[in-house]
Amino acid sequence: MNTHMIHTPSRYEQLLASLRQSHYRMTPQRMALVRLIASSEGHPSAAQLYARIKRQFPTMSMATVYKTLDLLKEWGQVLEIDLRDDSHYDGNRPQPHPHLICIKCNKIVDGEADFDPSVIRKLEWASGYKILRSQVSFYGLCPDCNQSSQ
Amino acid sequence: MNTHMIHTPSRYEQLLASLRQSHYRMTPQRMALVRLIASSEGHPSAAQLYARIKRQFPTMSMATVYKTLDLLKEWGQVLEIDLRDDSHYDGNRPQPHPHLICIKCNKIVDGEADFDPSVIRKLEWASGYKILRSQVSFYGLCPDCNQSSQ
DNA sequence: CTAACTGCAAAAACTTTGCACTTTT
DNA sequence: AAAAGTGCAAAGTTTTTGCAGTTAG
Repeated sequence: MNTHMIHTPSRYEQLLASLRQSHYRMTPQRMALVRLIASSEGHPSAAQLYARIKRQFPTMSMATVYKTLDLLKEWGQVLEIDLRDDSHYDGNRPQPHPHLICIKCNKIVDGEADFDPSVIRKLEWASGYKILRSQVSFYGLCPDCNQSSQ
Repeated sequence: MNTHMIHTPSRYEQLLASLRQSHYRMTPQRMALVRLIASSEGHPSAAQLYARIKRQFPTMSMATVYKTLDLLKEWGQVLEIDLRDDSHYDGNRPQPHPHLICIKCNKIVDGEADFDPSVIRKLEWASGYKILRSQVSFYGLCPDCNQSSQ
């Protein structure tokens, strides 16, 4: 690639770079998880990620899935959508943004608007907290479940 | 009280009224929990509520605490602050508002600003979801822990 | 009197942890 | 070679559920 070209790194490359810069070792399992979560349209759960990776790496374990997700969360590259006992993960948009979660069928979609960063700065100022991570979740009924409940 | 006076109901009275209107039965255990969560300055956990109520009602059980909190959540009178395996509850401000949570010492404080209701309406419009409940949490370091980590 | 509620005890299940082995750097 | 990572298996916990007995309305 010549130096005149601007290369916009894919989300996959961004995530790999983040791990490398943090001096984590690049194992095949990690790369597989990173590739998967970077390309996932939806919001996979740990179990779903595990199931898909296991096809390529039959020895893959849930422990490794959780440990890798922890790393990525730590570095702000993955948002956890905490569903109490079945968390899902968003590896596409690490910036804080809302999620809408159906309390009936558990469908999760991204909220359109990004969260105004000035809100976070104001909260930090007012509270004295140093904010590192956020979770903005709205629980309700998705269009399908809302309709069928009426 | 004469009819010329305007009585602003206490939070305790509000919560009782909400249960009554929903035709729930007023048991001593419920009233104790409601009194406690209405007067709590902080954001008690289920276990903390249980421990304090048990003084008055030695037979009080965690099951009843959880069941009563579920009712109040259901009716939008209590916000749950989901800490994975140790949820805390806010019974003072049922309107959606942010919470700041220290990842080191678990201290929880209320965010100053109430959440702009128009944001919720916009999200509903854009997504088609019917939003019933919200959880807006910011994780980070409280002033004390932030200082001691430097 | 009946429907609702309490609370004990057991279940449920995700996530975390310890540790020996393997792999990356 | 050393430090870091993997993965099995076991543990750790909160929260949920079933049900028999009790109570509010």
